[in-house]
Amino acid sequence: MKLTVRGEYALRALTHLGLRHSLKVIQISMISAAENIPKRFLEQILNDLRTGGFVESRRGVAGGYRLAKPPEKIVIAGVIRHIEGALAPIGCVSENYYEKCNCPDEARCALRSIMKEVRDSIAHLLEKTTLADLVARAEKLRSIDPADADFVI
Amino acid sequence: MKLTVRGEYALRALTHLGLRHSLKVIQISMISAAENIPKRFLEQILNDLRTGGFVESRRGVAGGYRLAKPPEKIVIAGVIRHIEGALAPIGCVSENYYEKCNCPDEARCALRSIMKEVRDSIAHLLEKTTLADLVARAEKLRSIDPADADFVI
DNA sequence: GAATCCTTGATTGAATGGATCGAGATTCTA
DNA sequence: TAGAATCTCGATCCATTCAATCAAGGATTC
Repeated sequence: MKLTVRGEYALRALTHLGLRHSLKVIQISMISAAENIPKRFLEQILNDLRTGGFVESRRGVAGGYRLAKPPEKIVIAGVIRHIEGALAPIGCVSENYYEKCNCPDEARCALRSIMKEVRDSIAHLLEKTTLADLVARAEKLRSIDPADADFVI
Repeated sequence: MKLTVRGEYALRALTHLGLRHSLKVIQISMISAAENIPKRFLEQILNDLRTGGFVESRRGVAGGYRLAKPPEKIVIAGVIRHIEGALAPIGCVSENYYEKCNCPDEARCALRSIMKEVRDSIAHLLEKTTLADLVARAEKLRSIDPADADFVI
């Protein structure tokens, strides 16, 4: 699994929406500015998240985006799968995006058996983590650790 | 972490050498044929593994490659880091290949804190796995599971 | 000294990733 | 009902990475 910038933006945008979860929608430009994400690119990503059923949108004046379901129901593994593809480090051990590899005998490939373990450990972690967890962490991190804040006079 | 074909080939080649670990060297063309890896490409990769200190080579008529140290001393995490780069799914949580990301405040990034866990779980697994383990699995897989073998008359 | 094989670097072609653009559809508001 | 704000959709662009190949050249052994 490799998280590209695209996936990073998607999760940051979702966290942003999660922190402000309500009936009201939030505009792309708000998220773009707050999260430091190129607007045009974020458009693409949010639209993609909509297709995946993670957010819903409202057009026109006062339009924008909001979560399509409560944060507890949005599983991080699902988001990454939708945006990036396989969680597995290599196609031949992916459950959802399997791809044949060119080793002589897949059933007896030692590398495959190791990579399967890596996949399972990644999947296990991301399968049990929801957007609610991400939001909770964000809220926790927001308050503490003032020592690390930059000192600006 | 994403394992490209290059990394896959590297590990398969190492396993091949590990299964035949001795003082004798093995030629590229042998490995290439047995493992179904383009010869020219494998040359590049083996050379890279040599630079990394994983294998050593012998030139000339009876030349070839062999492991530079016993299989127990070759850690999979190290091989992947040398061939592919970071184990972490995103640069900002990598220990060995750190890269700053563009989120507003890295120290308080919730996504980062999740991805750190993913990184640690991957690293833990691959850090404790050596080529000896890979070889052992390969030997085990070689004998069992005859039901899965293709029936050739 | 010739065959064999490693060594090095350049190059190619395809795929992917990040990002931007323009035109269209929808909704609110004046 | 005009027009402004906002999402929607598809096309395009550029840079980078990946997989693979090629061409000389250098080293070593028989």
